[in-house]
Amino acid sequence: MDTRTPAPESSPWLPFESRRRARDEKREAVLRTAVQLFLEQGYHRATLNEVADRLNITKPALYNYFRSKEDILFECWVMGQERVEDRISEIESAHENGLATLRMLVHAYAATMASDFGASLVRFNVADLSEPNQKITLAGKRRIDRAFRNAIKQGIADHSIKPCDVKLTAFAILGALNWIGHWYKPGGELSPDQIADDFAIRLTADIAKRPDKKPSEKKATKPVRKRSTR
Amino acid sequence: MDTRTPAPESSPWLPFESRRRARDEKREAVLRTAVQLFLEQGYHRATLNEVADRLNITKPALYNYFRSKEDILFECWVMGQERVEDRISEIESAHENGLATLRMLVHAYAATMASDFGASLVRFNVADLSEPNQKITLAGKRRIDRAFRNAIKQGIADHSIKPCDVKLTAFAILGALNWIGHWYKPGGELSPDQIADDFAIRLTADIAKRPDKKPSEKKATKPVRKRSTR
DNA sequence: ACTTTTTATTACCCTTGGGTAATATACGCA
DNA sequence: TGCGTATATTACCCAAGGGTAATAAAAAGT
Repeated sequence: MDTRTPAPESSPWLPFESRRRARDEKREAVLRTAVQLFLEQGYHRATLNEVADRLNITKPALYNYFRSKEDILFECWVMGQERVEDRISEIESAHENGLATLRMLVHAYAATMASDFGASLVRFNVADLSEPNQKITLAGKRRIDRAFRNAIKQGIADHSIKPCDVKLTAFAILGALNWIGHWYKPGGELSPDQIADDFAIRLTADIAKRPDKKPSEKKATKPVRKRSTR
Repeated sequence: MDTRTPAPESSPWLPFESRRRARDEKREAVLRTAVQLFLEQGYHRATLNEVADRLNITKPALYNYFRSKEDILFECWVMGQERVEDRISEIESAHENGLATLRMLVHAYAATMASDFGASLVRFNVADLSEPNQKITLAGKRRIDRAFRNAIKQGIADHSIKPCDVKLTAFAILGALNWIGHWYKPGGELSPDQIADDFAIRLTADIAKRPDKKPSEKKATKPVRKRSTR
């Protein structure tokens, strides 16, 4: 006999929802721990036992949430990819001119690279993924690449960006950005947002039609925030 | 039973070929094969059995030249590092002004990144090396970094380069360069030397005191060769 | 309270692949 | 032609670690 008042909030599928949420939270906790360990030690040197240890559980418990170690790796990558793609969508739907769009992309991507899941986009080895997952990651990388190239192309078309080789320009910019995932360590002199601000100008200075002021020499003046990251 | 793939022409163990070669040549042949395999499949997925197979020998034979798999990985890294440092020494001893030095550094480093041993500098995971070898690689990376930063500093001092944040500028340039090691595949539209030519200008355009012409838009006109790589 | 479902644990399996011991073969040299 | 050395092979060891089966504990449902 159910003695609870059947208030709208306590409808039969609400407990189910909250339980699902708890499960998702645990899933994400696993990913957060795993991505850190993978970044610290590399995917292969990191063991599932150690992931489990850090979560105060045991290895087989992980298999309630993931099918395999590779699955965990892939999901880490997905987390980073989703963040980036969400921001890209936002930025593109703002319909600014090419240069402004490019700078927002640089800013967003730079900030993401300074996070664990963001770094996982470039620090992990595609060869460690299953064949189908490799395809997915490759498609994702292409979408990011295309976003940058489109912004550059559009900028050339709308005359906010000087004519340039789109492909190489995108490579150069993305390279500088991806590298952040390798050198950034929390607690340095610059916050992710400061780095993002700087790079948004720095990496577009040479192709901008009306050259902006370059980032100040010694971060003396705070660069203009184009947009908050979150 | 014999699943050996046909040996590459470069293998000193080619059947019926003279096996009497200098020890160092064989050592290097191992490294060339290993670095390729490591780049293709990743260090951990690549097995010493497969390295040996490609050389038409068996795994234990490798231990005549190297103490361990990790040793091979490290020596691959050393090969790339030596090339870069040799070029840096040459360039620095030319005593040009800061901007010219920086451009030569960019050119040399870009070209190296488009080679197997060069790519190994950025594609391999430091965590896969022994503690002492990690120290060595770290020191090497620092020397490269310092070379770039010194060139920038000098350029600011001799007024060939605009005042800028030296550290972030170096990070941005090195990032774009390191990324080459990830996207460059032989047989593309651009040769390593063409890429190097382009990047030497592209990555320094925004900080050069007297801005050069940027690389042409569509590689329609062949970029001016600043200097041959070898 | 009793049952069912979810989540965790203990104990184990088993493949993979780096590394080694014993041994054979080729080579350089008298 | 035989000896010493360098180099290679065959056969094997074994630790590491991903993954699973059996089962216990906890939570949810009734």
